[in-house]
Amino acid sequence: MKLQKGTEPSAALHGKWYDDACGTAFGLEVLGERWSMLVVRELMLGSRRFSDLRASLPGISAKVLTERLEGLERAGVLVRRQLPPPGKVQVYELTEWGLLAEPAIQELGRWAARSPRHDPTLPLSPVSLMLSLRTMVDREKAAAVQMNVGFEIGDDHFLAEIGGGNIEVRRAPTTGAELRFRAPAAPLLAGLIYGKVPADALPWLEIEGGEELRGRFLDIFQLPPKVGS
Amino acid sequence: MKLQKGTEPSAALHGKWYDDACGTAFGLEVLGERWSMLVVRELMLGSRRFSDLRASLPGISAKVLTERLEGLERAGVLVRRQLPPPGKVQVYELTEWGLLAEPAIQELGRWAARSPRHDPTLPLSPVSLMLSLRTMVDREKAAAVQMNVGFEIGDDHFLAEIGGGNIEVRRAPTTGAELRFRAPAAPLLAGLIYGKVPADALPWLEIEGGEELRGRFLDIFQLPPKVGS
DNA sequence: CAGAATCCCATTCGATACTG
DNA sequence: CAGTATCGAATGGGATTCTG
Repeated sequence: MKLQKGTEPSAALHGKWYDDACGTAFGLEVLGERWSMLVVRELMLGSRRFSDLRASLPGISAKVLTERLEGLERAGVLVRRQLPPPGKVQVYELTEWGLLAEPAIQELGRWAARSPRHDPTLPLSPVSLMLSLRTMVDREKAAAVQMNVGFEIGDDHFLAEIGGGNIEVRRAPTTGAELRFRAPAAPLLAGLIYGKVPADALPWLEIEGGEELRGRFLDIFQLPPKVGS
Repeated sequence: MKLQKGTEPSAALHGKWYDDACGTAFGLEVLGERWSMLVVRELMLGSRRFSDLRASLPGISAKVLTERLEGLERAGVLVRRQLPPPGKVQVYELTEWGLLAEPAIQELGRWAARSPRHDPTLPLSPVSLMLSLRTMVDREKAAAVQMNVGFEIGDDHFLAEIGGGNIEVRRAPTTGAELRFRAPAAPLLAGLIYGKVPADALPWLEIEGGEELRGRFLDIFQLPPKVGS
């Protein structure tokens, strides 16, 4: 550990990228480095291990992930926690403030999805898809719906509770859900929900629950309209 | 102009930073490079020239600004326009889609402003301050207010129309405003509005309009509560 | 598996100088 | 004014290796 100044990665506490009182500029100091916002996205539905994050972020290297986690911890967005024994593994978890970033992340996604250039067929992480439900739900239509829906995507299990025009999603066993989807990977499900690919064209997808229920569920989601041009 | 591959700035149409169908990831491909989102912020209240942008973004270099403008144009966020003679200067202007980014930029700012580490005393551009009015307005309180407020910050003139719980801001002469603020720079006004610095402690600030009117105006803005920790 | 430490090249940045 | 051109310095990030 040398003591030269300037040795530290600016990722550290950058704080001096922009010299600007604007909240957006400060937000960018915290979440504006490459990958940072996507790391936060992956933590949005609960704590994750280093290797979980790596697996969900195709292309990120161990070095960069380490640096981003350090930066985000220093900024107060997440904390590193040692799970109690047995297990005793280390996980990363959003702070209260970190959790509050969801609307900002959502708005950016909603805006970007309106571009004709957005390619929804790329790979997609399970968390990404689950969060998108909250972004893309049509709250008017959802107001008339009340149901619990389970999702088993690979080894990740989520429960979505729809009611009162709102939708909550959390990691939980899918037992007790009236409708349950099981798929090996998220893009498959995305095809069903957003691509409106018929279920029988997706052989690797298992669905438990009535046809009518499924229809009512699928009906409340839609991508935002593409902008002109 | 050599024809080597890889010579092009990845800023170009990067499109391959993240390989991720998530809308947020695509949003980051477009606005996630350093400075990009702040350039868009500066254009949010109308077209600006190259030198205007440089002046509003302390620290950006001509090179980087050129690169960002190219990237944003290619992505469809802004267009370059030749103003009709006389004048015949070149300006940059958001597209319909670019204009729609306001909520995303706002949400990031609103979130960041909740950090105890946010320093609101740094420099601030006029546009930044004007946009913050839309972000920080308390719509409940504003519902009872109906007025036009003018701002003259250096050479930038804005008119804010408050009514129906909403606030619109645009570049316009301040004639006809019931209340008018004039200041050499934005931070001064920010101190008055958000810092609740008393007006008589700000000698470089001119205010035209009744004391009571001014009080009702200032009352509808406040920074979001800081988060615990 | 969860990182820390090294190595090293490609990219990016900012400053300065230059141009139509 | 609106950029280009160039250059040295800083940074970024992939690959690899090492450790507990």
